[in-house]
Amino acid sequence: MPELPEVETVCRGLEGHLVGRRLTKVTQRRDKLRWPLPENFAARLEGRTVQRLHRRAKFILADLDDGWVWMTHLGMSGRMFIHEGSAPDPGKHDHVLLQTNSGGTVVFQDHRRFGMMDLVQAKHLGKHRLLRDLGPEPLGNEFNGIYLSNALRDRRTPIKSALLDQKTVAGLGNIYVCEALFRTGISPRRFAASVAGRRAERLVPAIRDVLTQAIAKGGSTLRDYVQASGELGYFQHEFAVYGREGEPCIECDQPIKRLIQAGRSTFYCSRCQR
DNA sequence: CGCGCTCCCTGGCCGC
DNA sequence: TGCGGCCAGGGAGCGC
Repeated sequence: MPELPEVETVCRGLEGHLVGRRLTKVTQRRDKLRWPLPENFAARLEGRTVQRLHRRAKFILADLDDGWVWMTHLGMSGRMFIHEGSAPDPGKHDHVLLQTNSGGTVVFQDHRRFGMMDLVQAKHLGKHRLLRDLGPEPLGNEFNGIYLSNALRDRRTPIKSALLDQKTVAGLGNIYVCEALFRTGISPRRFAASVAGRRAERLVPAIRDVLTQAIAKGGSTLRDYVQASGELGYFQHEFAVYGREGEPCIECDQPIKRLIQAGRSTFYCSRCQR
């Protein structure tokens, strides 16, 4: 599910079930997801109260009452389900179950296991290897035309790759990069350096808008092969280019094209995007 | 040193 | 119905 809008949606959905709640029983059903879980992971969470839930890039961060932060990344296929009442019989891909003192259970499910969880001391959060090099939040004040222009100026990679790079801006993924480039009429193949300046100035509001609109729709739900007990997103119905290879461009009717950049599909209109 | 490629993993889908 | 090949929202790590 997860680019910034989806992670933000998950975070908001979990808030009411976790913030102010104590984790009474934590079940860890695997040693590792993408990486090994920390030593005594479940035991270290048990008994803790979640004080705040927030998001940085595509990471979900839960501040605990002992000065530690529980970090989660959903990878490609990670989901969080809320299960009311007693803990469910875990399915094959339900890796972590967290029961709270309200009686509900949060289930982390991830069939591809590219997700991760870790524990880090709050005072060292910014030094965590996965957080320390992240660029600014795209919805924050630090992300503006001047910043983006400078960040792109010396880069010889295509703009598509530069925007997927979490050091440039944190939280964009394949869908929203494709959509933001379409909205600004910028070709995904254009060198990042040539986007510095006026194109970068246009890109910033386009990125903010597409993310804000997606969050308002609850994110995008793709390949919903399991029955979701949680809420679904609806932004996928508003994609202009993502996943629309061969279908007509909404602006000019030309078929949408797909190309591979840095190993990932890019969808774009070769007439509207230059 | 900055870049693209490969790989981690499971499963859906398409064509034969 | 089965099988191989391709594809998937991320991103670390490694060569070039």
